[in-house]
Amino acid sequence: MVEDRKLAVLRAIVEDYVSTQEPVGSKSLVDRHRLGVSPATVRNDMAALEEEGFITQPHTSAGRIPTDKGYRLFVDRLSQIKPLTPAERRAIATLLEGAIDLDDVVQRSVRLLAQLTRQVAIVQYPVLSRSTVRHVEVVPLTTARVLVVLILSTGRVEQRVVELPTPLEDDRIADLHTRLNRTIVGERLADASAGLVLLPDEYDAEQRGPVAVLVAALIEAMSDHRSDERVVVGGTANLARFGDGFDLAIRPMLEALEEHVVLLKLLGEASSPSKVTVRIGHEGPYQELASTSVVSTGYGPGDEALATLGIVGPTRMDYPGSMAAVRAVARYVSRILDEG
Amino acid sequence: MVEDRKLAVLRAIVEDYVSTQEPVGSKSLVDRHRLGVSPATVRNDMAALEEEGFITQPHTSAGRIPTDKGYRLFVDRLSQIKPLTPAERRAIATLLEGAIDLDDVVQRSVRLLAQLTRQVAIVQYPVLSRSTVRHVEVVPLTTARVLVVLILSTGRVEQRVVELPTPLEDDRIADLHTRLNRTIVGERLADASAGLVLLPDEYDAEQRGPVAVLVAALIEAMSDHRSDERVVVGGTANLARFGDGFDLAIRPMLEALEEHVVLLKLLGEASSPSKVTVRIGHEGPYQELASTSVVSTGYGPGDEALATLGIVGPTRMDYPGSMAAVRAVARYVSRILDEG
DNA sequence: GCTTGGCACTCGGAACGAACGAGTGCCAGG
DNA sequence: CCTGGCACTCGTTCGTTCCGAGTGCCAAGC
Repeated sequence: MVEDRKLAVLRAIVEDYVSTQEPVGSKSLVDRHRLGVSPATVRNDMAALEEEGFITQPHTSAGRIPTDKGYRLFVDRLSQIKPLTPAERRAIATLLEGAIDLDDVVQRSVRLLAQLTRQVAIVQYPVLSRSTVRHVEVVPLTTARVLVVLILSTGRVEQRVVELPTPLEDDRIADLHTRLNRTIVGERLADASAGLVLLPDEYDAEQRGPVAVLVAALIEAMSDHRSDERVVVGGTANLARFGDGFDLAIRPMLEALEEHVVLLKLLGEASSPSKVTVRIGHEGPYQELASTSVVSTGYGPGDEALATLGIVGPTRMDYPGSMAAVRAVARYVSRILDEG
Repeated sequence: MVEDRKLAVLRAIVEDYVSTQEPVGSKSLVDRHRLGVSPATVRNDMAALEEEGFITQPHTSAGRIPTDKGYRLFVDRLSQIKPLTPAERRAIATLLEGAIDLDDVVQRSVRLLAQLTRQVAIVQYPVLSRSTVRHVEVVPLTTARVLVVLILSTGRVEQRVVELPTPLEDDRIADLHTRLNRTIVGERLADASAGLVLLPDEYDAEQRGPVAVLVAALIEAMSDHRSDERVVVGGTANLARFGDGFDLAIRPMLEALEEHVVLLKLLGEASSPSKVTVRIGHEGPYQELASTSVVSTGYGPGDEALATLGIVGPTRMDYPGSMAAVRAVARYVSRILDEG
């Protein structure tokens, strides 16, 4: 009973602080929320909450603000993911369905997320190594030069021009083409290489050279983790909205946004699209970003988490709203990838 | 004689203000520069310079700061482009030569520029419509589905999967392939379409349908101006370095950096790589960015300006240094594109 | 045993004013 | 035309005061 009210007080504090950005006192709390008790009672509860480490005072005789631990409790037990308005849902659907290719999907998602949450949004490109091969094409350009094109399940296309040590005849290429496709279509990239390396052995000595070169190029293209690290950032202008203390954190934030590796670490492991991960303040991997939180989730076709997207903002953010937006966008993107 | 000294004073003011970020007074001026005259004399010159609108006082009894007009004079007549150190040249050369493809070149350039100038760097992707066609490839995927690959002089590769209304036989495709290449290889994209539209007419009625579809896809790919607007931004963290008044300008800056269209307008028309353009404060197209300057230049293979790159920073920037960096990077990038 | 009104206390922030000093403009003499 | 001198301006800094939001605690009440 009493315990319940204490939690209600914590919830009220978080909500008020997030919306006003100012330490909240006992009086204004009872004014704004129908707690049914007097300020004095609330004060007692606040003292207890402070004792337990959920809230803190910036200085004596100021209101209370939530600690990271307080936010954690709020996110885990006190809040429900705020459903989006139908208008928002429609906006997401129409915007994302208008996308014309993978790049465009990613681009639009990032904008969308930034707009919905008014925070900085981050979207990672689908991870190469987890996607599967849809098709391989081998195109002779000249006698000693072929173009290898790799089409992946996510719609990504990788191509390489390969210089052959000795020419391959056209019918050999056609043969190679079918064998390649037989070997790796449908395979995950991570697994496909294993089958490929054996392929040159199926050819006689004369042709083994060029085939090996070609296979090597293909393996190289598949293991090109450079593009695995691609992330797109949007809504940086939202950083400027934080007039007060947070602008001290703006610099490390901007620095982080330049380093894709850092961002990927921030986003963390891709989780299932329906489970939204929240990392609050010091829980994250970077000291400098102790006053920022990350709300993220995985996405990908068929509920398989190929990559991660999310938002980054001050610990004092609207968690229920952000979580809703992140989850909704992730679901829609996943659906789009399903269809494409 | 006197006129010369006045200019020397202006130069000194600009240099000091840029390095200290504080209004500069007559006393400190004579201390730091060997002007050979007394503070009182300098004061007279300063009064004259203020009269002419080159400098101004933030308030009575503060030092002077340059106006946009003052910077303009400085850039046009009082400064020489500061040569880079050999170490810097080497750094540029080795970094850019390590690039593996067009994306990488652009990526690295932007980093380089940001690092050298400690400002926000912007690099536009080579404009599609001005580059030429290097090769076209047509690859049958299934009987009614072909992949069209377009390789451009800048190293960019565009591909489209086309669904044909009726199948094309393999020898027809081979024929189409040679005709396509004969028609447009070496042409500028902007001119290539003209020849292409006539191509379907060379075929008999039966095959005209699929050929027309394919040609249409090709033309669409060539006129895909979406990617013309691609720009890459780097060094945003440098924005955080401006502690004082400039942080009022940080918000419009961040907003501008999100809008590629705005950035392209900021960069302006691509000029020859050897001619660096400087746009100071209010000279630019955006009211909100009245306290920022842009230093930019064109780049591209063979001194043909395919796109623009440059830096954006506060009007109080190190112009000679920035101009040197921008010019040097543009030249190296141009050279790389020449070779690739 | 919880809740409540009352009350003394704390302390950050705003408001005010004085002292300071960098920098100026002007003038008379070299 | 340059220079030293001098009175003047005005933004900045620093100390002081004052105010009020907010607290903790206590004794009384339900």
